[in-house]
Amino acid sequence: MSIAITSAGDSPPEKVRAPQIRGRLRDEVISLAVAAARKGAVEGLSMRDLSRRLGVSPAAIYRHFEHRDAVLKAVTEAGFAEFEGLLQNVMPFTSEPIDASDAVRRFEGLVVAYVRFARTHYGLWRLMFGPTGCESRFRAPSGAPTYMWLGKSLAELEAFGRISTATAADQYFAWTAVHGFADLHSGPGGETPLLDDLSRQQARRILRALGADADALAP
Amino acid sequence: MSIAITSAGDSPPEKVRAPQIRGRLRDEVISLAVAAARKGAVEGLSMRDLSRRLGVSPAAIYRHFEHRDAVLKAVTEAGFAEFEGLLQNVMPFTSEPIDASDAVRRFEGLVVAYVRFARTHYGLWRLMFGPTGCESRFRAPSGAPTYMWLGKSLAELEAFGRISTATAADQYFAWTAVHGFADLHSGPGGETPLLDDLSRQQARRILRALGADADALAP
DNA sequence: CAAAGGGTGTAATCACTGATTACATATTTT
DNA sequence: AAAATATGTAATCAGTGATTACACCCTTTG
Repeated sequence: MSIAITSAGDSPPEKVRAPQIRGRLRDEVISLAVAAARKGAVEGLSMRDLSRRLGVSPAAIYRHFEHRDAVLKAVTEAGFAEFEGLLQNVMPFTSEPIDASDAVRRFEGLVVAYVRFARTHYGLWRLMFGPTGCESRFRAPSGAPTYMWLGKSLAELEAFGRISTATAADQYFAWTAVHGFADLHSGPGGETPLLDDLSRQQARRILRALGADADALAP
Repeated sequence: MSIAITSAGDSPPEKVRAPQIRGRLRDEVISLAVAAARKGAVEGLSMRDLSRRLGVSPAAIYRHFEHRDAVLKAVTEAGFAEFEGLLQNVMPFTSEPIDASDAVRRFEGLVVAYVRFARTHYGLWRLMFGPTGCESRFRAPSGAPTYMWLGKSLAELEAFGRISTATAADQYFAWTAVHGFADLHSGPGGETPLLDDLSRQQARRILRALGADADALAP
């Protein structure tokens, strides 16, 4: 039982830390929080846990975020960025569909990506689209991104004559059907095998609701 | 600065309490928790707050519930009971639709009730249908109730020839469209005026997706 | 009727959380 | 080099879920 008295030349706790860099800790917090949110429970994401994992005092994080909600807000934004990247991947701005069935595949791809994201990044997902609780405060303004992509895809399909209508109301309807399907299959509970196939079926069913010929949709 | 010493004949704290009755506190907890969940934030529902409002020690509640999740589970069950009551009200088991347009109205009524419930009882709603977080653990087995009602209504409509198909897959599709619409309009963020009208439009759009004649649906 | 026993509630406590304060250090700017 | 700012720490506060040892009340039983 000796109480250590750090004499002058002695090595104190010898705590080697990364040098102070503006925003370093901030970025680390966000990336760690996003990683946590991906795995689910956003509710259980604690400031103190973040600080511990980053080897930093709890108060340190408060130098970069006013409160916990501010962290969640940043996480939400990162989530939207990632989500948009995924959709962009399915439907790049530059490329145009080469034919009608390609356009159908693009729509299916959007739906698959949407559902996959909801399923595998549930914490993020709910933070992005959930309207209340911890989540409400960060709701995206009108959930624009996805809506836009779906709308663009439907416009393509209409141009190719694959569906007969693609008004704003139709686009919104498509969104509700995709969103509802995603929500009902999201989270740890929805481990359905062949989920991608089900997503594609949902996509085709939506197109049929917008006037697509059933036969023309069969692969 | 006097330290009160309760002498024998003195009146101690004189704490009048309701008599001990089996399950009394349990019921009070549930009804209070349900009332709180109705207003939104289930995440912020704390055991200690409940105990305070009920004028009881924090530990008392633990005589009736193993942990907080057990309270939420009871709340979820109460939510389903209430929800089923609402749907039953729209579409009573006993009564049959008198004609086709009555059947359409019943379907619209179901959708309106579903969306209203999601919007005005968001905490409960998310507890019932939310797949994760605090919520996942109480997910209804396959979300049966609503699904059943929607299916029954669609079967009626098919019998009247108002829609051309009402397979299990069609019923599920209808559910996703209702659920997605409800979720996107739920919570404090979705204070759209005329939400009931929008819900009815969504209902008609779903019927059209199942082969209903557009003209026949117009009132 | 009295004793036993279990259902019900309490006080005290633990480990944890979000948040704030006063203070110390590092980095940048003047 | 000095001043100003950014970053991090220790200590602390109030609040939380949960557990424990204890006291009481009500019901059932002998």
